[in-house]
Amino acid sequence: MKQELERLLVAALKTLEGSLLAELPPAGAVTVERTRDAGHGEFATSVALRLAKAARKNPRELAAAIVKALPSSPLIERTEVAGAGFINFHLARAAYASELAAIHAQGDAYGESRMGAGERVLVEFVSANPTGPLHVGHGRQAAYGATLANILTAVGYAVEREYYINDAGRQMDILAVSTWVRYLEICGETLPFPENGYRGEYVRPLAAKLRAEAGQGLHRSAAAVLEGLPADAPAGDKEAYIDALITRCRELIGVDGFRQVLNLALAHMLADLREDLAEFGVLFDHWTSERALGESGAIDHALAVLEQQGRLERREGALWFRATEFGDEKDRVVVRENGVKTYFASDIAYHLAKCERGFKRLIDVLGADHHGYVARVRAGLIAMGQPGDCLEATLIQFVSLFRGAEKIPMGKREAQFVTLRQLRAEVGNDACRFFYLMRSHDQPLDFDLELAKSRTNENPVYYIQYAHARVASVMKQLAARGLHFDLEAGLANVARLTEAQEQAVLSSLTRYPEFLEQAAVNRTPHTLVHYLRELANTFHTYYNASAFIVEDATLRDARLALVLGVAQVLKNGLRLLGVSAPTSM
RNA sequence: GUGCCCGUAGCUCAGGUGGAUAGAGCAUCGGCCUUCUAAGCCGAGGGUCGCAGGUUCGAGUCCUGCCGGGCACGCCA
Repeated sequence: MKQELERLLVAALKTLEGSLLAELPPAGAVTVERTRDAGHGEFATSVALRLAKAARKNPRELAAAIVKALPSSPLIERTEVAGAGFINFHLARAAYASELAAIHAQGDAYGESRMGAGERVLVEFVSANPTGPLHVGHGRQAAYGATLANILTAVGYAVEREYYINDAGRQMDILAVSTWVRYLEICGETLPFPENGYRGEYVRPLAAKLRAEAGQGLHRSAAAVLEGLPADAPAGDKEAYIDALITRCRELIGVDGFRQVLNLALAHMLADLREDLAEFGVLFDHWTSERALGESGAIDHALAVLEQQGRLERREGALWFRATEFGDEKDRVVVRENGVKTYFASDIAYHLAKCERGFKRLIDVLGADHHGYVARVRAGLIAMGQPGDCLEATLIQFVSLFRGAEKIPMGKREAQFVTLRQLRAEVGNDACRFFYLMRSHDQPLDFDLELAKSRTNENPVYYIQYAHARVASVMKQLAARGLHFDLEAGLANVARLTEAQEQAVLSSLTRYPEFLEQAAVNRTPHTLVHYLRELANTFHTYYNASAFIVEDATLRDARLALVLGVAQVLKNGLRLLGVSAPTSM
């Protein structure tokens, strides 16, 4: 609808070219907007105000000329000049009739578009270290990333979802050694647990699996393990201690033994993450391993590209990337003095690989604390000859949990944090996804468990679902009364929907494609949430104002066609959010 | 200190790439269930859009400076 009006407007402006207008405004500048006030029609444009100066014309006069030049269209009932020079469009009832017919014809596909033109987009999200369970912050990133990917898919992008597994590096070694120490405990040894180890209960089952798999094969005495190790915190340095412990572990059980422990721990953690996310309705097309990336030579490849571009230099024994030449605030080390490649090196290699896999747009969904990293990676991409603007980072602000007014403290490394799994178990997946998506992602989120759980009208989750269920209930009632719904007759009689509430519902319904597109362009799933709430609101108001199942068969069919259209759009929107659309509540 | 995000009703937040009289939920107050689900609807009150300038026909929205809050600034990952 909106696009059609914009097309008409451009046509009108074209006829004025050379007379009133020196030249046509650029393609994207001729826009039509929804009005706020129903008295101003459904759509309005301010082009006349914008073009008045260049045309050296009074805005109202220019607007009048544009209106006069406007081709006629079955969509438009009336066009008027208003205010300082706005052009208001009042839609013909037929415009709504055809849009409602489109909703019924397209069904689950209604609202989809080809805006993205099949462009390949990679959305990387969550990518939490596989060293512990997902917490509530990851949950927000999961809900956001999954929904954004759904929305982009709906508007015609070829989207793939990816989880980057940080399975190389020291954190994994720490997970492995933590597992081994718990394993030794199972074997009957008594030794202190490292301060900097992973102290969570989830490590114990990993150790039990290790015991089942390896038997006593990796069992070494506590004395052998601890002999000559530096002091752990608080007396000593916990970092130095755990590094020494890792080294000792490798000495005692061998590189192969250590790898066995690490691989077992990693495999089980990943299986757990995958299950957790899948239960949450969050699925990935790719799980890309940092370790595999290194083994494939991708990091060396990226460094070779940088070297070839002359962007590397050796300084104080380390290899540096001159990132400042590409907008980063400081140069970055890619290979440390000890010869080990940095995390940054594998990161730019990973992003280069994404580009080389053929993705035109890379969307990284990151925790807000990662914002410093974006300029760095972008600098790397540009230096390696990739378009820097292909990388787009969406930063997700933090989540604070509340139980009513009481804030739940969230220890970071301590075992006391609330996991995503616990949260889902307590409030349910629907409320969880909805609450995560309710607020703008760049706004910190206060997540109230009590509110999310409550089955009262204070809880916004049910409001939308209830509207959907109510429609289903009406159809059940129809059947119970032995009546039948005739869609064709309903669509043929949309003109009979003259009540103010019916007009409001029709108007709200037809906005769905516009909101979907807006949510996609701006990467803002929450605007879709707000739209669905508004649609539900117009529906509930209508429900309270009129009976749908009336004697007059054609009016009844028209009304039912309308409310079934509402149910369809609610269902489509909720599906994108990952929230169910129940038929009874 | 430097960089990023933010500041809108008592509370929690929207505000469509600069448009017409700034909106919603909760909370408060007052109404609506013998009639398709009251997890609903209708109405009322509630605002110096942090402050001060600037850009223009027009600013909550864009620019600058201040005030206040959150986060980040490793040869960690």
